[in-house]
Amino acid sequence: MPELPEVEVTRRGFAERIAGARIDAVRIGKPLRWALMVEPGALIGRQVLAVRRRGKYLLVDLNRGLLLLHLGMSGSLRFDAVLPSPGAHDHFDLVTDRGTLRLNDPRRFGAVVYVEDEAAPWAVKLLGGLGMEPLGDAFDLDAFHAGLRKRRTAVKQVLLAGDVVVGVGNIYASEALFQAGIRPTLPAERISRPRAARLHAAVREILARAVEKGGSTLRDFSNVDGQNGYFQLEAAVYGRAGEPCRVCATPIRQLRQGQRSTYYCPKCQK
DNA sequence: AAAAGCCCCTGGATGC
DNA sequence: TGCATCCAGGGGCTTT
Repeated sequence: MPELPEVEVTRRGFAERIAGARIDAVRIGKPLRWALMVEPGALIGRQVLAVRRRGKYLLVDLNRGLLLLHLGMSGSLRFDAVLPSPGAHDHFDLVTDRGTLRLNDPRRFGAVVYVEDEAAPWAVKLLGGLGMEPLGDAFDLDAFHAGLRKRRTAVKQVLLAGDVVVGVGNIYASEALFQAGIRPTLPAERISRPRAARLHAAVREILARAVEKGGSTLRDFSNVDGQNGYFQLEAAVYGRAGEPCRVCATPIRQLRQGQRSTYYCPKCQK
C-alpha cells in the first residue's frame, strides 16, 4: 500500500498530537516482519519527541532511542484517545497519555523496530541505502540524472529500487512516467538530460499532489483518523488497463516488471 | 556491482 | 456454496 504520500499523510495526522506524550504501555500482537528488538516494558515512561519520515519509514523519536516504523504492503496507523479493543490484524499499540498509536497490518509485511540511534546496525541496514528525498530541496537534478545513467535496467525498476530516489512505489512510478512521457521499459541509462528533468519534475509533482489528496486508498489504506485518500480517482494509468488514455484515448497497456504490474500509454510514452 | 527472483502473509476477486 | 488460482501501495535476501 503505502508509498511516500500515504506515509506522509499518516505522519502529518499524528506527529503534532503525539509530540510530548509519555508512553504508558506497549502491546504486541502477532509477529511482524522483524521483532521490536527491545523489551516492550523498557519503553514505558519514555517520551515521544517528534515523528519524522525517511522514504517510506516513519521515525518516532523518543527521549531515548527511536522507533523505525514501516507499513509494508497493507499497514495503516490509527491514533486516537480511545480505540476499540484490538482486532485480529492490530499488531502493535503504543499507548500514551495523549492517545494510542495502533498499527493494523493484515499481511504483516510491516514492522516496528527499536534502535538506540540512527547509527545502530538495524537503522543502518534499513535506512542506510536510501536515496534522495523527492520532496524538498535535497532532490538534486544532477544527482538524479547521474543515478539514472549508471543503470542499465528499466527506468521503472530504478524508480522502485529506492536507492536513487525514495518513496516512489508501484502506483506513483507508473503515474510519474506517464506524466513525463517516458516508457517504463526504457533502460535508465538512455534517458537524456531533458527527459530526466521532466521525470524529476513529474516525481515531485505526482507525489505532492497525492499528499494533497490524502494518498491513494485501494484496499487497506486510511489515515490515522480512518479517512480514505482520493488520489486513486485521478490516476492516469495505474489500474486502468484497457481503458482509454485520458490524453489520447489509446487503450492503456499493462505489463509485468519484476513481479509487479506496470501501466502505460503506448502512444503518450516513448 | 548490478540485476533478477524469491519470499514473507492475508484476503478479495474471479473462475470452474 | 465450495475450492483453486491469481493478484495486491514493499523490500530485504539470495542467487545469477
